[in-house]
Amino acid sequence: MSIHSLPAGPAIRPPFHVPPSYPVGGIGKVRLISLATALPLAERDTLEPLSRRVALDQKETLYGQDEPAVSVFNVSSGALRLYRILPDGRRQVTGFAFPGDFLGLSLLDRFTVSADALGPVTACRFERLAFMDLLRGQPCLMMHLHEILGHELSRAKDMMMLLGRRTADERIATFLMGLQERYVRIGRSSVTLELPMGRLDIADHLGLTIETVSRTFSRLDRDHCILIVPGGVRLVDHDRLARMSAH
Amino acid sequence: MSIHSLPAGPAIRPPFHVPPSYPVGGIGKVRLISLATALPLAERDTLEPLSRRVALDQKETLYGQDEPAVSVFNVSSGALRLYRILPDGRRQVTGFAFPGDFLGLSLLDRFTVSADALGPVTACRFERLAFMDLLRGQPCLMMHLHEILGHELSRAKDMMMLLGRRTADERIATFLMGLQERYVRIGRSSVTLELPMGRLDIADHLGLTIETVSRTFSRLDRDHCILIVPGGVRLVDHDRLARMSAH
DNA sequence: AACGGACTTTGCGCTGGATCAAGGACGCGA
DNA sequence: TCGCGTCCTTGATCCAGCGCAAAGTCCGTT
Repeated sequence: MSIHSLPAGPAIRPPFHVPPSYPVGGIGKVRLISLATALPLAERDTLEPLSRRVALDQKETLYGQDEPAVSVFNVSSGALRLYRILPDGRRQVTGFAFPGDFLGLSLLDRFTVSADALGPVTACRFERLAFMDLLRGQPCLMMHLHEILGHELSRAKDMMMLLGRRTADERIATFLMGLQERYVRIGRSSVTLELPMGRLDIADHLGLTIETVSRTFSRLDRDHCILIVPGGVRLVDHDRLARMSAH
Repeated sequence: MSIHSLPAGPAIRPPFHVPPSYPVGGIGKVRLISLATALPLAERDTLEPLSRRVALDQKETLYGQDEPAVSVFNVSSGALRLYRILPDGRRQVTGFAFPGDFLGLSLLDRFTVSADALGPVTACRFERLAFMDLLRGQPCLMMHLHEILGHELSRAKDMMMLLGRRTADERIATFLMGLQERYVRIGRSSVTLELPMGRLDIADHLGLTIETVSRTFSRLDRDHCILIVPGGVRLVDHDRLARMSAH
């Protein structure tokens, strides 16, 4: 099992760090909560006054696992990796967050994963307790968030199937197709997928080693299934990928 | 990857089957919703009038994946396995359900897994839409269920780490420790763990083959770490198991 | 344009767990 | 008590993916 899983990266869990933020007033009518289509506009308007903006540079940590969850976040731009680490350094990247995604939505009093920026990131921050108070008076919004959490759980089960039962090829194909689908959903439809995460992040997400990920990418490229381009991949044989990832 | 994953078992997803149920009135003060400690008594009283009782025999299906989720359930007695199956028969058991557990709590309009009985099972059934209506007027109860869902998601992430990064030994040890902890929580504390599921279920849960599960059990037994007994295992060297499963 | 550092790719040998193949244990119905 | 079906165990062999080592690529910096 990979011990080389840890990029020199940021210190793990600066124990109580809350990222810098400033009130959001006066930014005019820029929409900060960008949940793609998942939250109706009216509900975003309810939430927005409560939010403060956060900005992170690459590799900065938004929060660490087991830290008290003082905040809930909604990603505005950029991408983050969400992960857990075992004492011996083995890492599982449980997912990646993109614009529109909520972080800390389970509203538990501690974060269950760490989150750090893959590149420059901006997000909306909500004081968790205030957020919960608001929800108590907004059953409909609460229901929406519950539904989002339900979908997240369903995707977690997809991951279990993937990690427990699928081959390396299938994992990579599933990963690429899933990422494309997500990009479509947030309006970044394109044949060429940007991959803001590195090979090691993908490996730790899919339960593989960096070498296996790299080899599989290379082979898919050789087979004209994908085309590796700087910073991402172009999905060439979409059908074959879909067949490989079929569930 | 194991193709022998499917016990002769029940037909997969009888497409629209709702298990037999009958009104619950007149059972006196037997408590049907048995969420261990997770739900306060007052809230159970709110829910109970809405429920009907369901009984299943071994191998009967409570619901199938992708079936419209007309109901939500709370397990009263017995145990179920929750799983997904790929077209080629590979199976991932996403979890097991025990007394007190809610099923279908994400309230999505379709079930995301199949659920069938490992032995005789009884459960409370709620009409999902009525259940949701009730919740809209009970923000506090809604919050509780959201929290439960959050914990479920957290355990799903534990599973990702386990499936993606841990060895066979660690998986088995983690499984046994986790099961014991759950038994403690529902008041079935005991050194001897009953295992209502078969080796194949455990294998499909942990992303292993039945042979590896069997061999690992045998070795742990030989090493006096556990003692295999009919229908379960006795945890002999609790500390070593805990060390193996350490996170 | 030369250097250094981080990341990625590739070759090669190895191994943990899968696969294949026999038996063994147990319960149940005739 | 026997026979049968289901589940579990054990041995022998195999192989997908791992671990190690060495280049190769791409930047940003000087």
